[in-house]
Amino acid sequence: MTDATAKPWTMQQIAAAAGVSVTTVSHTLSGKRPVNPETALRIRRLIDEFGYVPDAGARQLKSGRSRMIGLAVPDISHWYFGRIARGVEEMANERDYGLIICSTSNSDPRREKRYFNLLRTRSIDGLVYTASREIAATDELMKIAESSSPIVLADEDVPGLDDVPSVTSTNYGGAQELGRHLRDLGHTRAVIIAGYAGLHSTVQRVRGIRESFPNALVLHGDFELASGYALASDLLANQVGFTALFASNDLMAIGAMRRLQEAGVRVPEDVSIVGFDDVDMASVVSPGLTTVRQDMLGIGRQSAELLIDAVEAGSTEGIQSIGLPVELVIRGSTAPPPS
Amino acid sequence: MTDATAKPWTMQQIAAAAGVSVTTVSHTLSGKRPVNPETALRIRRLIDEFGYVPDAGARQLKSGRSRMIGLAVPDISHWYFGRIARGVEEMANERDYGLIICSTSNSDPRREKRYFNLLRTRSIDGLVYTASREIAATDELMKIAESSSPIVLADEDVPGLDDVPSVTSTNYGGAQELGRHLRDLGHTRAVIIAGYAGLHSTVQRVRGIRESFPNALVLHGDFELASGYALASDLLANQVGFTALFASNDLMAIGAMRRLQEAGVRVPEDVSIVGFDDVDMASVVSPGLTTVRQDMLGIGRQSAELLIDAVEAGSTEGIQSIGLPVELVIRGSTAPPPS
DNA sequence: CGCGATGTGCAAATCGAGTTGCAAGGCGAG
DNA sequence: CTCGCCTTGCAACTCGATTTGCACATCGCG
Repeated sequence: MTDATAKPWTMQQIAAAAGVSVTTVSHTLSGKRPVNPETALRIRRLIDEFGYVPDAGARQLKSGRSRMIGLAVPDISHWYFGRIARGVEEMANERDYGLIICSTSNSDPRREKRYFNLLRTRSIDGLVYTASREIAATDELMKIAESSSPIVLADEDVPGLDDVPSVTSTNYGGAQELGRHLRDLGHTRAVIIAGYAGLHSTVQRVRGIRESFPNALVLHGDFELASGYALASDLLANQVGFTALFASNDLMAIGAMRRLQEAGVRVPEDVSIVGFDDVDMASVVSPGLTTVRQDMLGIGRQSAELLIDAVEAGSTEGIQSIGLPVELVIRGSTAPPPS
Repeated sequence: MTDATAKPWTMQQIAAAAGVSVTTVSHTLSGKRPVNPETALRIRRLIDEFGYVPDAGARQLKSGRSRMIGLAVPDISHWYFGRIARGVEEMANERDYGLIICSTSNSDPRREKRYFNLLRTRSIDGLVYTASREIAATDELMKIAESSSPIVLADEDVPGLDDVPSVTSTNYGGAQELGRHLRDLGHTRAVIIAGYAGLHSTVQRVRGIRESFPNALVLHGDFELASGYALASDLLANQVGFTALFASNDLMAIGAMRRLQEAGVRVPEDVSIVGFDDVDMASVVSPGLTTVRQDMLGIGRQSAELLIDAVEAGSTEGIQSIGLPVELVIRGSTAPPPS
C-alpha cells in the first residue's frame, strides 16, 4: 500500500496541461465568462481524465459557504431520529449539500458548544435542530438563534424561539383523532402516559386527547419502553380503573402493553392501548398497535428544504413554519370497552 | 430578525483590538512560539469576549486537513446502521473530528460518486465504508482504495479489498454458538434463512451453523422482515420438515416467526427460531428471540478509531483489522424439539 | 563593556480557487 | 480599412490562518 498523501490535482496543473490559463479553466467551470466551445471541451476532457475536483477548503474560504448543513439530534441510533436524519440527508443530497451529524446525547454542554461552533467556524451553512428531549432553549442555542445563523427546528417547537422556523407534526390534530377513535368505541375512563411535561408536543397531545376525555389521568414518562412498563406497573399497583390507555409514543405504549399483558390484562378486550409515531415495532407486536403515523421522513426533508432555502436566500426572513399531517392507523390494540 | 450574514470576527480584528500582529495571536493559540504571558492573557480575553473562532475553510486550505471523516451507510434510518453511526460519531467526537453522513441507499452511482468526491475535494480526511448490502466492490470504490485514501471497512469485508483494514463481528464464531445451542437442545433438522448469497458475513454464518447441521437447507433473503415472512411461507407451502430455523438477522427471524405462528405452528414448542443482531424488537416479540448480540456500537467506534489513526499517521500501513466478539443471548424462542 | 542567548514582534509568503480590469489578437461586417 | 465583437491571457488581489525569515529588543555572564 502506497502512502495516503497522493496529492490531488490543482487547477494550475489542469490549465498547464490544456495550455491555457487558470482564468480560462475557472471560467469554463463557472460559466461566468464565455469560453470557446472547443477550448471548453478540451479542458473538460482533461478534468475528467485527471479526475480533478476543486479543493473544498479553498472554495469555502473564497465563497464563505461550505455547502454543508448540520443536523443536531439527541441520538442518531434511535429509530425516530434516524428517520429524520434520513429525510434530511435525502433533501441535502438533492440540493447538493453535505450533511454533518451532531449528536446531542446526554446534553453534554461541551458537545453542544462544539456543534454550534461548526456554525461559527463556517463549517456548516446552517443547522437543523431537533430539540425533542429538551424543554427549553439553552443559552447557547439562544445566542446562536439571536446571531441569526440559519436554523430550522425539526419535530419540536422550542419556547422562546418563536422567530425560528420549524417543521412539526400536527400533534394536536393527531391526538384529537386518537381521542375520538376511543370515545367513539365507547370508552369513558382513560389514562394518558405522556412525554416530558412542558415539551410542546406533549402539551398538544394531552390537549387533543382531553378534548374527548377531559378527566383523563396524566402520567409522564421519558419516551422509552421501560418507562411505559414502569408506569403501567404503577397503575396496576394503585388499582386505577381505566379501559383506554393513551401513550405519547409507541415505545411507551408497547412497554405498557407488555406489563398489562403480564398481569393478565387482555388487550384490547379489557384495555385498549394506543401509541404515537407508528414505529416498525407497532405492527409486529401482538396485538398490532393502533397509533398515529408521523411522517418523520417528511419532517426531515422539509426541515432541510426550509434551511437550505434560508441559507441560499441569506436570511430566514419570510420562511414559514410547517405542520405536517398525521394519519390514524387502526390495528388490533383498540376495541370497545368491556361491557 | 436581522440578516443572517453577520460576519464572524477574523484574527486580524482580534490582533488589531489587542494592538499586536496576527502572528502573535496565532502563536498564542498554537503555542508554537513563546508569547509574553501578559500579552497572551490580553489576547485570550479578547477572543473570549468577541467569541472568535478560526475559520474552518482557511484552516483546511492551509493544513490540507478538514478534521472531518465520512461514514457511508446504505440507510441511516435502519437500526443496524444507526448503531454503527452512533459509534462512529462518538469516537469522532472524542478525537475531535466531525462526521459527514453519506447515504448509499438504492446504490445510485451518482450518489456514490458524490461521496467519494468528498475524499477527493478533501472535504473529509477519511471514510468509514459500510458495504453490508453489497457483494463486490464497485469500480469507484476500487479506484479510491487504490489511490490509498484512508478507508476502513465496517461490518463487512469486501472481496478484492484485502489491503483495506476492516472491523467486523466474529460471524463464524457466533454462528457456531447458535448451531451448538440448537444441536445441544436435540434438534437435527434445520433450515437456514441466510442473507445475500456471496456476502462475506453470510458465508461465514452459514458455515458456522453447518458445522452442527451439515445438511441444513439454505434459503436466501434480503434482511428485511417481509423476506423472512415470505420465505417461511415457501417452507410451509412445500411442507418442508424442520424443527430449527436459523435466520441471518433478527428481522427475518421475526418475519418468519410471525408467518409460522399465523399458520398455527407453535414457537418454540414445534419450531425453535434464532436470529442474529439482537435488535430492540428481539426482546419485545413473544416469545423473545434467541439471538447473537453484535456490538454494532463497538464496530462503529473501532472503525472510526482505526480510520483516525490512519489519517493521523498518514497511511493505513500497519493498521490491523479487528474481529469483535459476539454474545449468545438465549430467550424464549428456542427449546428442545417436539418428541 | 560586550558577547551570545533568549524572547518577541513584524512583514511577507503560502495554501487553491474565484474574480476583475486591461489589453491583445482574430474575425467578420460595413 | 476600420469598427466592434468575441475569445483569451496576464497579472494582481481576495478569502483567513499559518509559518517563515528577519530584526529588534533585553538579559545574564565573563
